[in-house]
Amino acid sequence: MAHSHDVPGDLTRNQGLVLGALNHSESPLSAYDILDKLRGDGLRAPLQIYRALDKLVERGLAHRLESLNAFVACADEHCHRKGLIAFAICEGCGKVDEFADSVIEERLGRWAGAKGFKVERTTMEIRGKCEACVAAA
Amino acid sequence: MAHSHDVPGDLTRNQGLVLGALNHSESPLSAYDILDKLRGDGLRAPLQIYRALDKLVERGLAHRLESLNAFVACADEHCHRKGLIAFAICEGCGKVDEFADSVIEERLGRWAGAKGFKVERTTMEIRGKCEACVAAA
DNA sequence: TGCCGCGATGTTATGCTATAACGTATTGAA
DNA sequence: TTCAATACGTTATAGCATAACATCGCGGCA
Repeated sequence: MAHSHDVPGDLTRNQGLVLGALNHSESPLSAYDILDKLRGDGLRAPLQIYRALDKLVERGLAHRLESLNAFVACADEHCHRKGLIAFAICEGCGKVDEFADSVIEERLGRWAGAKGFKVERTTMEIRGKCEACVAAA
Repeated sequence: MAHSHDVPGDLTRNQGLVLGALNHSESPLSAYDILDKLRGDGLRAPLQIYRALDKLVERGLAHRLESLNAFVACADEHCHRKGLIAFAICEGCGKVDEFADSVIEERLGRWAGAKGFKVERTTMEIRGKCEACVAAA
């Protein structure tokens, strides 16, 4: 059967390599981290990575974490997520948890509606420590 | 009377200059933008700006916008804001609106509590177009 | 007074993140 | 075939951030 690291078949070679690198990582990777992992596959320039990342993010297969300048694979295998996604980033182990909350989405929509603000994109990132790292401390 | 660009008296010279630059700007400034504005005051190195920004952000007098790698002065003159703050950033005119929503804060707290995640800092940034820029388009 | 510690400052050098500008290759539709 | 659109490869450069080290100024305190 398919496992969680399967990838859509219509990606280009570079996109597939980049998404693969993200899927095999426990924590977010910067574009340069990804580049270093893919030098053995012939990739040499940052732009090759950034271009692939642009497409992946555009399709929702990867996410950019603004507060880290880094990227993660989407946690939802089939990428059904459409709306606002929140990320909880552990400063201890670096792992990222991804979740959605319709109430928050509704509140933001309400605020935007009242202000006449047209929302195009929202980033929500929580920094802190995950349960395991709190326990370990 | 005091006006909205007053500044706490216990800031150092560099901190005061940096906060002043932010207060006089309509839109967010990068550290290098600020540096350029303050060369006339004798500031020369990025680190002088970053050090001042660190203190200002720590005290809540300025905010960092992660999705822009830029900074704004806190919109609340007396800096009473303690909790989560959300920012709406207009891609048209660059202006930033700052607001708080206790319901969102409560939802995030609930999620964190359920997961055992210890929140240290949250960033929430909405990108889009403000009412004026939507109308102008 | 003189010593000390601490925080702010100044300066140089460097590292990390991201894109501009150009040319080539591949693909797919008319 | 021809054209347009998209991906790819490469070099150079722009933009954001911090390391490391020296100095200065001010308050506490013996």
